[in-house]
Amino acid sequence: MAGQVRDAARTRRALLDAAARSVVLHGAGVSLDLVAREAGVSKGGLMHHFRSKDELMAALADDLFDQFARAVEDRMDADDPRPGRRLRAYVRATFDDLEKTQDAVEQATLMATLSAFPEPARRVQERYRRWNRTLAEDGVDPQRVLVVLRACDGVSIAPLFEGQLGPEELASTRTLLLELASGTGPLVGDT
Amino acid sequence: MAGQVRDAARTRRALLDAAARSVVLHGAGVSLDLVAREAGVSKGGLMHHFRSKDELMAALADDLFDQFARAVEDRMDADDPRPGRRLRAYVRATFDDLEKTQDAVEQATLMATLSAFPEPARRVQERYRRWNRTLAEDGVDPQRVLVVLRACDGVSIAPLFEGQLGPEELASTRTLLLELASGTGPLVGDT
DNA sequence: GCTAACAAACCGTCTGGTCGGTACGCTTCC
DNA sequence: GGAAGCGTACCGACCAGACGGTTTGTTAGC
Repeated sequence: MAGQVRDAARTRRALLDAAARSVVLHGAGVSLDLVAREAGVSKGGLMHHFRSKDELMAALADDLFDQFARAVEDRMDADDPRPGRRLRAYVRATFDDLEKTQDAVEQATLMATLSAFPEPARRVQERYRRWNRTLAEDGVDPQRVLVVLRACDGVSIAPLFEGQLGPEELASTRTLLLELASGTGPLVGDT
Repeated sequence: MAGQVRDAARTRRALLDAAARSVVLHGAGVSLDLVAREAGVSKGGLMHHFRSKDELMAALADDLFDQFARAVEDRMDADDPRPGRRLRAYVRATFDDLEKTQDAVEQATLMATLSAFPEPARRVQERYRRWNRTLAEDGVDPQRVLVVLRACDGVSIAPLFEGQLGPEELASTRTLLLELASGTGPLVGDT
């Protein structure tokens, strides 16, 4: 039922969750002690799982990316014959994430704060580049891909810079981006 | 020539510049001592100009925004009769900024890191919202405005997440966004 | 000479990281 | 099946250093 008293995997998960919450609340200034307490673990326990603060943050970054990658994969529509399926899945994942979270500011703050640490920043960059490469081979005009990706980036961090976005704004931008991600030719633009 | 030995304005400028450089290098963990040394001033001197770290960071945020606002104003084309002049100026300012800086990652890192401090984050949000309101009254279809703005946001922080963007990628996205910012009707999208 | 602009030493607090120790849980062997 | 043995998970006290901020002192400029 409640599981064992000792459960490394569970503890690790609790630590990562606690770290995420604490970072959101206290920015880069989070203390390991706080994270440990928040997870119901002693600081020694934390240090057992993550040998340094940098390592904890890196693990947190990896964790977030894994979740997002899975979200994209889940949103791939196998019945959709048109090219750009992965790009559209990416758009959906981005927006679903924002709509789901009560406070989208959290995610944005997290990513931004993590980027303030050397090792996590490196990993985020590496992962991001991989995404770009994958999405470029999706059969859509590269220019389109880039604009859509940039807009997704923008939508993701916008909460950080200007607070939570309105639902109607989110919805309208989402539709528009999905349309942009559906055409294959170059974008000429005008009405 | 070199000015006086004591020059408050000049010292303040030096401190802000040093703060910017140091924050980029050391993230939120910058020490006041380091910033002071980097500016060729003692810590006491720094504290004379900024009463706390938070205040220093807030001033830095304000400074960055002032610069950007001026850049946008400078790029307003008075001869352009079409609506959306300010939005296009915004796009130009965004891209010029990125192309000018040898290392665009700096700007992005700066903004992100600053957002990790409470007071600076507040100011950034306030300023950003003002921009949004101003740009919404520019005669362009609101949906267009939003996508363009989000894409600009994305282009700005992209360096943080995936490293410096290629010049041809920047150029092509720039053109595309300017086109998007030139139409007035709703965006239908397909080719 | 008086005030603003700095310098330099100082202090209490906090933080990341270490370390010796403890107790749980699984395996092994009888 | 249970006692022994053992590795891993975890605890909690501790430390050295750093950091933000204060205070006191000094000098330049009007």
